[in-house]
Amino acid sequence: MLPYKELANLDKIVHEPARLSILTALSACTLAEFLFLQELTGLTKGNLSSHLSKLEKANLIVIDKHFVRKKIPQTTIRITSEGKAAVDQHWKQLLSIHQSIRHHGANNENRSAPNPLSINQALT
Amino acid sequence: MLPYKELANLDKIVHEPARLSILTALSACTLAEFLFLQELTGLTKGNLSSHLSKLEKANLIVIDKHFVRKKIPQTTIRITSEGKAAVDQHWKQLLSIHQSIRHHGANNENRSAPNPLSINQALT
DNA sequence: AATAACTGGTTTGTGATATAAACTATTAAT
DNA sequence: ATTAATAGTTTATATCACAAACCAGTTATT
Repeated sequence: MLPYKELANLDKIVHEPARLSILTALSACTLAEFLFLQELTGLTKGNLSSHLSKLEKANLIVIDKHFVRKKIPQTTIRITSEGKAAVDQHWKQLLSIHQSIRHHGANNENRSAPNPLSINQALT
Repeated sequence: MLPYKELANLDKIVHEPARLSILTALSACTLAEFLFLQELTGLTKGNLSSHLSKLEKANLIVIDKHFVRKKIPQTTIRITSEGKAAVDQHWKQLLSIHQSIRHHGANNENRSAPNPLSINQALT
């Protein structure tokens, strides 16, 4: 696909900043606690909670709510293999798009611009 | 800033896929026509129009509406220096965050996980 | 000349989204 | 007994992205 179209069509479930942060953090550890994740990302609890729900619904993470010593509630989160694949692929895609545009751009930077229309031609 | 927090706080005006596409495309040319930009990004007219308005309001682009041979309406768009700086910086930021996480992650991948809490410690 | 169809966009409606404030349920401290 | 803290969830709101509908001018068609 053309890089600009690919850019415009990025998966928003993954691309959204809070969720990209969550998924990227989770992809670096086997398990994370809710509060740890909150500290890491700097999100508010409410915000984190709703993003986690969204990610769970998309099968990108698994949420486990349990009690420590049958007393203290604790929510732990794992990334699924699907989630890991999605976030890895997303970063790859971003880098690859950036590369492809950098090359493309370099070819056009020194091109003169006799009129607006010709510039458009140059970049297609 | 910590990379995960930085990730969660990315500037959404720039980060949003359609606008990242538009800004990135504009940063590679001196001037672009509305229809050209539409073809490049694959956005619908309405969608492109409203994203452009938003970018203009944020001073990231300048929109010029005029007529060709006093007849055909034509909208041309330029990125401002502020816009160019913003999109360049955004890409830099993405790459730098990715780098910093890649390094960080590599240090933890082979670490064993005796219990959930210790994992959290490992990654802070 | 009248009308239909096309161009080049803008405005409007709506369903989804991100966010923090308010809330809940349990435990710990005084 | 009351107050405060913990660990989150639910709710309310303001914003957003998106495409369908619209509009004004221009070019074909009859």
